[in-house]
Amino acid sequence: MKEEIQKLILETLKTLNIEESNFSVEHPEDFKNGDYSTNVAMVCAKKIGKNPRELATSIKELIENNLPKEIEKIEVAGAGFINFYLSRDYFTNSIRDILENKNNWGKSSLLKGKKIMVEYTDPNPFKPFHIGHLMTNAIGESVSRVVEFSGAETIRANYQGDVGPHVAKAIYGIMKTGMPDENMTISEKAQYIGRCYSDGSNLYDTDDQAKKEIEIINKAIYGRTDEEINKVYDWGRSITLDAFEEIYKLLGTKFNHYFFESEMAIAGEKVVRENIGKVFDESDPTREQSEKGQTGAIIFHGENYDKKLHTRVFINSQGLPTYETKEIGLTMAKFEKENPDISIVVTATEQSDYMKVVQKAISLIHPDYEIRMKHIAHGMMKFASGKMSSRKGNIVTGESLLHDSMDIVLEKVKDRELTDEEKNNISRIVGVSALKYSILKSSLGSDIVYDFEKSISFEGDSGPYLQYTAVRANSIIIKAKSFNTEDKKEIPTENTELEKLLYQFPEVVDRAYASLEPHHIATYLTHLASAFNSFYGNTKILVDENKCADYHLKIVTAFYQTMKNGLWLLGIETPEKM
RNA sequence: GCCCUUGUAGCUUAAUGGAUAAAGUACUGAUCUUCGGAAUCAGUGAUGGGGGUUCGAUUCCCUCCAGGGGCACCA
Repeated sequence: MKEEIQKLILETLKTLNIEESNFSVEHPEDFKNGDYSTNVAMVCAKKIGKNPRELATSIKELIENNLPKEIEKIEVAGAGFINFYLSRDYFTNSIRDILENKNNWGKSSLLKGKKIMVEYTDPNPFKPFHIGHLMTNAIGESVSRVVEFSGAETIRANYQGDVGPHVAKAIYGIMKTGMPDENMTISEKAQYIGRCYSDGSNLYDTDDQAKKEIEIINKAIYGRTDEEINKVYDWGRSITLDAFEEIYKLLGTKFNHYFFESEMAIAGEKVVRENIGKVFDESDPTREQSEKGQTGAIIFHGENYDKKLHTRVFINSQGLPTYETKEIGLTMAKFEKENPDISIVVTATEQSDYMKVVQKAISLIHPDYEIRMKHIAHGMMKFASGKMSSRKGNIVTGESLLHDSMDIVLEKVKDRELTDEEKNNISRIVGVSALKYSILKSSLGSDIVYDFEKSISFEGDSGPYLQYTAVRANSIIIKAKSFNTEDKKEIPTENTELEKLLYQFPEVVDRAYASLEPHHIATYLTHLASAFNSFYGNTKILVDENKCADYHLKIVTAFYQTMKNGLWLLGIETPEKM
């Protein structure tokens, strides 16, 4: 429709001898200004020395006669906008479209034939699944779904640090306090390992003896030289990874690829060493390093290519690869394994500058990768009140936050007439939704403030509000099965706000992809839910007096379908009841 | 010091250079014996300061102020 209007205007400009294509056709924010609006008159007015409103009026008169049948009327308004109003038939047809397309409503073929890899979550074995991982997961999953909905083959990847000092600290802690009770759940065992990590980490900073032992353990892990350590390592790695899987299951994520830091170092180091003198440089050792017999580090001078970049170390003076080098190994592995058209990485903003430097270095080695690597950075979740403890009094982790949210829902439904299984299912679906929505409703980049006192929102601008609205619509649909609409098939003459929003869904999905910002979908769905609730409050659908019951029911069904598809894009399930 | 990023109602957030800056929450007051009140309707209330570009700036540019992050051998 938008293209048709643009074409129409371009033709009209031609007859007026105006050369200009830099105008826009958009949906006005307020529906009283039409369904589409163009600023063409304001853009061109100065060029031809005319008043914008006068020009708008002449353009209007010229196109009025060959309007497509979907447009009912056009008007000149404001400073010189030309507003287009869609016809009744257009809305009736768009509702029919939605009902025909069902779960495919909103999908596009924009990325057909493309392969897109999204790396996100990236928790570290032996450490807790913390709040940052929850955020990255919610955003990454939603981005993956938007990409998938836009027609791309989507590959979900997770990169996990299974070697390094943090592992040695955890193992030191475990060996000191002993193995946990066999009967503990996986999650409890993982939490125990998290506490051991914390203990080991504290001792590393305060106790020289512990520090030495941890360094020995660290070497033993890399070389797999100590059988006892290997045993603890294999056990702990497997327990924490299993615990992560339980969380992914709750959150609704299924990864296609798991990359591990332990596997990336060798490939990365090879690439770095091959490019010394070309991309990387060897720095002069400091006097202290020389005295220890060490050479200089292998570094990359980012600022030589872009003054906004900086220098980073890829191989340290002890000859060990750093995280940067592993990132190169990881990127190579991604392109060699799957060769994606676009490789997206989701992390917190603190990695932004680091990522730019590493991606520049990779681009110098593989120029064809440069435009295919994208980094999405999000802010941190902060706490409004200083308290950083969960409901059970422990340190807040992503996992505890998730369970707290689910517990709140369980309390809300505890007196309902539902089976325990239903209650548990609802608490999971709604609890996850509350948390995910509070992450996904804001644009990326800025920090999210989470008010622990008020807890997560369940009303108004929230995930549960959207789900509740969908459930209400679903109740009507269920009730309608035993309601005869045979003699109630009139089509209303008025166009509802709900209909005006519904047909825009595919455009919202496109915008979310173009900007890689899932919050556009969240904002749209809240707007849509609010329009539905108004409609619901003003319209009694399944009553004998309503001669439009049949069509109203179609609107409700179309709304339900759109909400369901939209929530799916946010990684949120739509419950049957709640 | 340099680089990145963020400043919008009391609070949490929207707004592809466009029309009266949009919601939620809180507060005030209404609706409702309903197809599910986790709802609806009405009211109060905001673009950090100062310049500039533009017919038009929350949006782009400059500057100042304030927060957050990052700047060599951690990940």
